[in-house]
Amino acid sequence: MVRTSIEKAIQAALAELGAEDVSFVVERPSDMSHGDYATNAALVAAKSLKANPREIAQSLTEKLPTIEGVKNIEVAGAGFINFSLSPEVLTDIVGEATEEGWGKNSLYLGQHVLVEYTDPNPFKEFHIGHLMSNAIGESIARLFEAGGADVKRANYQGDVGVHVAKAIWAKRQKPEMSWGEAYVYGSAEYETNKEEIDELNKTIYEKSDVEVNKLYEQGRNQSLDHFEGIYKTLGTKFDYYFFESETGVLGLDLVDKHPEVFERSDGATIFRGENVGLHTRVFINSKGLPTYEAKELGLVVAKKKQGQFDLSLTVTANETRDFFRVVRAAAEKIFPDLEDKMLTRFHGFLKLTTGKMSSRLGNVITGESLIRDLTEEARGREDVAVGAIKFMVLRQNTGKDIIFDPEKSLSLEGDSGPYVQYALVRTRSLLREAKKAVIADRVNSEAVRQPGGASELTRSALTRLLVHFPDVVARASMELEPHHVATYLTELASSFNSWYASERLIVDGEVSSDALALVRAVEHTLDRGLNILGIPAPQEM
RNA sequence: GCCCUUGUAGUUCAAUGGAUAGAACAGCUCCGUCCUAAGGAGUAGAUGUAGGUUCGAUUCCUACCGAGGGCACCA
Repeated sequence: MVRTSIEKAIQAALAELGAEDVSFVVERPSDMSHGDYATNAALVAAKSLKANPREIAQSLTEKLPTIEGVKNIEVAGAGFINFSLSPEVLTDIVGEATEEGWGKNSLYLGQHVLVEYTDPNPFKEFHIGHLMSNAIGESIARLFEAGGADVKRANYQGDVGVHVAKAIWAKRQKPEMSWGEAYVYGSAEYETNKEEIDELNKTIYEKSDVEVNKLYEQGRNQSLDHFEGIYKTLGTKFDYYFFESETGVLGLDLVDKHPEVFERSDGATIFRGENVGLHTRVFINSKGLPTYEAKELGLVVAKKKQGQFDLSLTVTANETRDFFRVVRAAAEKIFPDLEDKMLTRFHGFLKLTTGKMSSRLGNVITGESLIRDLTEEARGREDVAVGAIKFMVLRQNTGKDIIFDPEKSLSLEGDSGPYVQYALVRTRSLLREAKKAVIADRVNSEAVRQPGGASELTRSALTRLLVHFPDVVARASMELEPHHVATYLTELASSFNSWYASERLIVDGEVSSDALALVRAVEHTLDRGLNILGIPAPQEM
């Protein structure tokens, strides 16, 4: 890679100047007119050498050897050094872009990574928060894979608790209801039927009633089957499923075995978080039952049972931030080897802007109803609807709330999933057409080119943008931030559309080989990028 | 009260301490249908406030103001 050789050359030149320890970057310049790569090495070095940045940049440039593939080196601005690539290298990179390893890196090479996300609860509805968790988790899993990791996908589901009792109670009253509806009804009735439902909850725990057991099994299986359908729509395939019924037992046992970590207080077993700058949380309540905290601890055990991992990441909602800090502090006391191996990524709320979609099913918008409604809006195209939702979630920093405008999400104008999908579809259509055409070294398409060299300009801009895809993926992998890829794809799609509009590629049954190569490269890159985001890459729209 | 997250054009989002803060939508001007116009070109518009660190701050630190969330037996 050219970038690596530029880095090495700078490193060597810095050493000559006696500044080998400075940390500099070689990155894509803010403006394309500044070249293909830029470095702040002189600016950083100037600090430790206590010298004028521009002068350092000048002498640094003079010390640089000729770097293969670099056509021009220039000092600019406050002391940036800009590098321009030669046309031959650009052509080579367009060729590389259609290869298998395009966009892959080795940040997590050989590591075993467990990614836990989605986490819906059987007997309850699959809501929008689960959609968020799924979109982010799936993409992060794929970013790990792009970095060479061996990834296992995990789903953690609450199959015990009051919510189950609410649903079963309601189902007994109104058997015609779906489980999702039953839960909603049971929740509404909980206040007035609290004793009865709590009693039922106990019965479920103890498995003492044959009829209730049957209903429980039936509901659990139905929910899980139903969720499987949604995962399929979303493009997720889990390797492991964990359940609270199992982690509760494990957690209880673990807390019992570690009196040095926990203490008794008011009949409960707690973790005194204040000792480590956090707050206290209850792990086993005064009735002797494991709380969510103990279950989370049990989940760690369950995960470890599945095999060794180098990293274990959980995708969950923002409001559990402090909760996770405490649980993690407790977990690290019990499992010191896990320090720095447990990661969390948080997501915000998804807020809908218009009332257009919210009229159905009362005020509750489930994840499924959102997909269904958008599919309808997208003329029955579920892949477009899923792409629209996921892109809206993944186009911004994780952890922030998302203002979801259904109309905008589906719009082909502006940064949206469908906009990127559409650009991809155009490249594919073009490639189909090109199959019927004769491939020529040079096509005389001057007649259709716009005056002022617009097509050459847009073509070169597109080519030079392509070069940075691997760097973008690498950064996204490192930061575990899918939005870097999403932003790039919007840019690439836009750049491709500009070129497409400025130049006719197939003229009189002829297409030039270099134009065709560029289309292939764009097609492959858009496909790879969407894939990393976990967004469907359609053949036609 | 304490803790966490957050504040960028009218709106929705970008910007690993670096160059003229980058897009999209809405606004205003254009391009009309031949490879998917479900598109393209142009134009105008922003860092909450006050300090500090730095050659350089949207980014780091402090205070204030605004928004969201969390703080004992729910998940």
